[in-house]
Amino acid sequence: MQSRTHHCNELRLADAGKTVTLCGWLDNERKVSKNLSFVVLRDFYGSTQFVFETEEMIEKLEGVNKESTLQITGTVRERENKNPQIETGEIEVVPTEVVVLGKCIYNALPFEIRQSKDADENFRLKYRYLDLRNPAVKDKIVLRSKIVAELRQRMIGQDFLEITTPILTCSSPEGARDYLVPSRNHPGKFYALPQAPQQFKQILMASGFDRYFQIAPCFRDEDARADRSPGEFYQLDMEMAFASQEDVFAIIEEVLPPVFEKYGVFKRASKAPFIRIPYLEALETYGTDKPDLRIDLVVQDVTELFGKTEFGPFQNSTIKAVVTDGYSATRKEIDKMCADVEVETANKAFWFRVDENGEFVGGISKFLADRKEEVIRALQLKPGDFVGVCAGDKNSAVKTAGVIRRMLGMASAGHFDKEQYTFCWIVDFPMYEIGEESGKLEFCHNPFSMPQGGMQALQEMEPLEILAYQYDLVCNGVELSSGAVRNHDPEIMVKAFELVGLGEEDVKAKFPAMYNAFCYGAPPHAGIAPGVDRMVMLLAGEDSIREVIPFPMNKQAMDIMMGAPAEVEKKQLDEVHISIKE
RNA sequence: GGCCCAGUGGCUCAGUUGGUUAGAGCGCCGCCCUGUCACGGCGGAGGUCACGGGUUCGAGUCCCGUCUGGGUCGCCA
Repeated sequence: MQSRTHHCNELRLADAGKTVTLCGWLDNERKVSKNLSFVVLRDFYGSTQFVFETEEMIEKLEGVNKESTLQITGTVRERENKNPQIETGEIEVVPTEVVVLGKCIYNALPFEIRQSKDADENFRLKYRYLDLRNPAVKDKIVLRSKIVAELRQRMIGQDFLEITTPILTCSSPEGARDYLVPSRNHPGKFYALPQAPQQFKQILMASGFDRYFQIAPCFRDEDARADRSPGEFYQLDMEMAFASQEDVFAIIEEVLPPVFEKYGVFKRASKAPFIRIPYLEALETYGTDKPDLRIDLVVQDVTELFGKTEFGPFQNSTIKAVVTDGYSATRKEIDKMCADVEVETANKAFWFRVDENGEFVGGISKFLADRKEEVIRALQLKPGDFVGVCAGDKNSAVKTAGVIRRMLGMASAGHFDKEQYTFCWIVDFPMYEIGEESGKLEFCHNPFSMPQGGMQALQEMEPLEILAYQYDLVCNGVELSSGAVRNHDPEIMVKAFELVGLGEEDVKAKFPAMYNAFCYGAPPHAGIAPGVDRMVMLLAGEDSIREVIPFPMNKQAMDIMMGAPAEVEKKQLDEVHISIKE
């Protein structure tokens, strides 16, 4: 094959007269007559039109299916009818020679390349290589590459070293289900794929590395969601020695906003410092620990006031209200909103409205009629206001209110400033909680975090009151990351474990390498690991994480293009000492 | 595992309170067309309406079950 002289988005008017050779996929052929046909060749960069002007040349494409790869040599000339829609629209190429490089042997594709995003997702995943030929699909992967490259460059610019950590490691006792890999040389023993490089990066700190980062693959055998890929995903994993919470915040506030403004669909991002919201305040004010701050509505507690009414669902419940104006929904739209809330939270949403005369109308208004003035005072209501209400046990009421806040905010005029990236830090997570199943004291997030107040807090405070140096990074209602100042002190670590009924032996058993490393003098350190896939998704303006992953798996964690997971030969199983249960 | 939604030519969809031979657009095949660019015109092929059972004179449509897919809850230190 002869080399191409140009790619398909390169030729301009100035190239007229040149003899060129282009390669690409046969995108489309428009036959206008026996001796006039327009042929579009498409490659990674764009597309170029060829005009076939003789029967003899047109015959060369006889029987050549769309999507075959071609090499066409010809002469560039100015077009009679220019097309301003495409970058090569001022010129066309008159071919002298056509070579078929790779035949597409099918004359019908599973879907139209240009409309692949509309096709059934199974087809898209099975024929991902065709799906990726669609410029609109491909561009998301290009975007991902650019974002990752820039994140890497900016981290290096902050003196971070990129260091790879093992993919074959040990199962970790906490957290998600592991992916296991049987060992050939050690019958009955297993490697595990890392859920995160957590322990390795902390050991790097104990080894004396000062600033570590990695675009790290992470593996968790948990079920998928629209924003959560099953199996594997990537994190911008980082850790800093002799660092506090503020040091980590400063790096992230420096690194992320410029990348978001440069590559995001919205060109505006929060400036440093990001707003910090204590965990409990976030639940109280926004009904969630990942608030979308583009919405300016807040949740109010009305347990005391509404609890005195006759309305059944309010009895012995926590009751929350969200007030908005500018929500001019019809009855049907309100019902739809309430139904959507119920689908998402498994809890009912109620409502009432204040009409232009200041009277309560609709929904649960009749239950509030006898204490109208009190309600108006408490919620500072004015004519035209709409109030969404929910009730339940504390967790459920808070969570439902959060969903109501989001839905009302998005639908209310003037309360949703959409086209921006609003970051916030959720800080001061509790160190411990009472486990729902066990009823006992458990670690709230992870046992690696440093309790605020250190040893003294563990010894003297009520465990449920102890806060951790544990934080989340949230953007537009999406949790991008958790992070923490780590517990680097073996004595505090043992004490922290004692509170949940475990001892030194348990710490050593669960995290032997890290614990031992910390016994040889460890630096205080802190870190974070924002999810790369989620960031790209936010920047690309996509609702499905599969749009920003080159070869995504489906919800059942299957790669239907490759056929994974798949059975293996008996010999392979024997080698790793595995037998399959019938 | 629970709940919600969907499944109709190769693809995307429409299909009325259950009623004649299940339609459209795109794609494919054939013919026509000298400036198209989502080219256009005419013609054609292509469907056990996901599967199984039920109600009914009659089911794409209603009911039950199964399967497949998506969303969500559980789960995700």
